[in-house]
Amino acid sequence: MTLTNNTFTGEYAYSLDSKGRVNIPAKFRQSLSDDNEGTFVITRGMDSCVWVYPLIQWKDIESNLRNLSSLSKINRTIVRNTARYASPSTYDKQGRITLTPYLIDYAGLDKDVLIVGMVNKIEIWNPTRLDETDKQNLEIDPAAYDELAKNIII
Amino acid sequence: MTLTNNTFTGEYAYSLDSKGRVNIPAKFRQSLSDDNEGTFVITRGMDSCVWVYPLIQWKDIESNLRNLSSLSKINRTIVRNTARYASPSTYDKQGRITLTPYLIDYAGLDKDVLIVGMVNKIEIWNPTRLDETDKQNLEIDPAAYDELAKNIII
DNA sequence: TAAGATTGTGGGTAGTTGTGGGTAACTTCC
DNA sequence: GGAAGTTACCCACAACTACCCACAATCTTA
Repeated sequence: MTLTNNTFTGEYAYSLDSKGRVNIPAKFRQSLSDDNEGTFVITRGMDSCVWVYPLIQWKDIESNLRNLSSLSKINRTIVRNTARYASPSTYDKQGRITLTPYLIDYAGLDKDVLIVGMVNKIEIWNPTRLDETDKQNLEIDPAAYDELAKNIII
Repeated sequence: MTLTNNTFTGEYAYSLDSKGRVNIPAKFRQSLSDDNEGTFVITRGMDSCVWVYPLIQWKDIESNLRNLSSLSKINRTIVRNTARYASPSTYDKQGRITLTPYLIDYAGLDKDVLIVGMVNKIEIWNPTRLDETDKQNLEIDPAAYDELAKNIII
């Protein structure tokens, strides 16, 4: 059973092989709608991890970027920082995508990786780093939680 | 797998040879639609880099520029700076374009260059200069950045 | 519980890609 | 008109990538 199309939840422990390939959990692949053409766009996450978007999700971002005029410096910076680390990757017959060496380095990925469903995207973590990040986040100001709580029902 | 036609993302470390040639990443060439006739227009970027447009994208820009009235000084400056340094370049059998000595000098290009996908165009950088530019951009007013980011859901 | 299907992981290979250099055609300048 | 410099086109090779196959572990189903 899969949830809504292009929605990802759950956590999986997989491994990154010597060629920089990681498996996309079968459940995630199944929930991908056909118009994604079996393709994800991988990019740099805001935390120390890799973000993986279904193709159509990325196309939205892309069309937003396309409308930003390069006459403005801020626009150039945003476009550059977003597009620079992004690259499309179609999964192979075994269901794996290939990560770029830069992203592997950025996220500090080793053999063991953790794949986390983030609803509209997927995160790939070095398990150790995710632990550390979790610990730091415990210190988040409770007021910030309260602020957010106004906008979202959990 | 390539994204939409004439869309460029990702970052590539290539080298500029003694004849002023740089490779256009294979992925970028593949995403070029046929009506570009394998041709790019290279020109001076607004940052310290070279801008490379697919031919048809450049034609759009050209027509935009055509509509700017020369009564305004800013318009004249923009048109002049954009048109002045632009020259078309068809890639050779190996997929390389030739940069003009002026542009190589302007962007401070050396042997190692960084090619950055900017969605609708390509940037060619001296890696050191891009680093410096990145650092400067950290000082951009965060409020302005956030304002822009609101419109792009990432 | 057993057989079959699916899933995750590893590795081999053929084709593609990036890079250097050679040569002929063309341009420029005396 | 001819020499010098420049440009465009071609070939060669090493490195890399995409694609394929194999197999073990897990899950499904009868």
